[in-house]
Amino acid sequence: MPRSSKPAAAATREAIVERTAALASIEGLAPLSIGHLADVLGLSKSGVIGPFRSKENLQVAAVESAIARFRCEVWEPVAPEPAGLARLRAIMNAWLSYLEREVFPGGCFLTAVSLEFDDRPGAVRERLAVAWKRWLTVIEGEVSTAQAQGELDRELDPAQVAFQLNAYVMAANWAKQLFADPRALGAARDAIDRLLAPAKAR
Amino acid sequence: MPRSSKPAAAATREAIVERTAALASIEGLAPLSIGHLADVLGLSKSGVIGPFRSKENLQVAAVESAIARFRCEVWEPVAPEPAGLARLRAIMNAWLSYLEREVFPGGCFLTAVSLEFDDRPGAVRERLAVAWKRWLTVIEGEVSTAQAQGELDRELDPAQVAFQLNAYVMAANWAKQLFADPRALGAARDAIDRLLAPAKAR
DNA sequence: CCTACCGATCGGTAGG
DNA sequence: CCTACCGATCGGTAGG
Repeated sequence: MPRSSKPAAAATREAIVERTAALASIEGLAPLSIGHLADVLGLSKSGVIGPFRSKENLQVAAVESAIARFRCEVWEPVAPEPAGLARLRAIMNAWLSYLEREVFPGGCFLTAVSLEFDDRPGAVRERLAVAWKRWLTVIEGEVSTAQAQGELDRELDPAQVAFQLNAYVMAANWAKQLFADPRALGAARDAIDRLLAPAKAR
Repeated sequence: MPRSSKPAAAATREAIVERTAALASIEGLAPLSIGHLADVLGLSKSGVIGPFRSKENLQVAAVESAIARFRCEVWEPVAPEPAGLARLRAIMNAWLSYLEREVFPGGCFLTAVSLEFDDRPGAVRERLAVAWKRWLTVIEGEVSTAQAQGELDRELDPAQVAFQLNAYVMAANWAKQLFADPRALGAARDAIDRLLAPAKAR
């Protein structure tokens, strides 16, 4: 039974969830302990776990928060662009910018956690698999639209293009983190530009 | 002071290190506890940690073992191939085959751990960064040789090609694990084939 | 390589 | 959202 008002409780919950995602991008979600979170948040352990009742619920809430953050940082800025090649290019720029700005301090939380939990059946993995599948489908849809508008070669397979675009961003995130070298984003950008070169008249 | 003979002690050490790498590919290296390892190995905790004296030393030993395994499974079978495009294609086939055969049950241990430890300064991260950098350099060298032999377009940047080839394999590993769908390896294979299409006479 | 043990911390709950 | 507490487990050591 919390003493504070409903809005205050919601703000506390929000703070816990965001700090969890940020810290987990650095240290990993599975080994992150409630006691450690309590320390950095200046709360008691029961203050951290109380609103969620279990560690898994807190983990799922952190994943939900990160998905919302990704949508806000990457999708929403580009949604007004015209569908097709223009929006696809805008998506890729926003995605790389999200990595460059270090929205999560330890690299893309959603990538790190999807690799961390890919062998642990449960809500975290399911939620991530659905979100990632949907995101790949969004990319694929933009490729199809671009093809229909004559902006990309029609012989390309949209799912294949989506796989490759995702691969470039993921590898850039990996190299940036492991080698502490932001130039990895440049390699991804070059690969994306080459793949998304407009269809040439032949 | 171990009671068993030197060879037996070395075999035990080997078993601990290999099981650690295999289990860590599933559960992660950081959250893997000595007690859990002791259970699955049928040893006492002190039997597990004794030969290494600390958890970090055991982690480093597991990484060394996985690097040796990767070399044995991916590099050694293709080393006899002629340098250049032939060996590069053989490398990529062996690399995908290593994923397909599930040499590590939870996907590529070296990829998973490099993402897990990329924000934890220490011996594990340093060892992984060096090994990965060297591997990318090997790929890059094969691309250069292929170019010098007229097998690949000379306008390609070898480091860029290495980045992209690595990205395809890494994304295939990720998708295979997260979506439990081995067809991801096919997408990587298509992307590799397209990138390594021989130079056309023009 | 085992038993027995150390202090610290784990996730979680009771009660306020 | 706190204090106080639960049994279990953590990494690691002493001693054989």
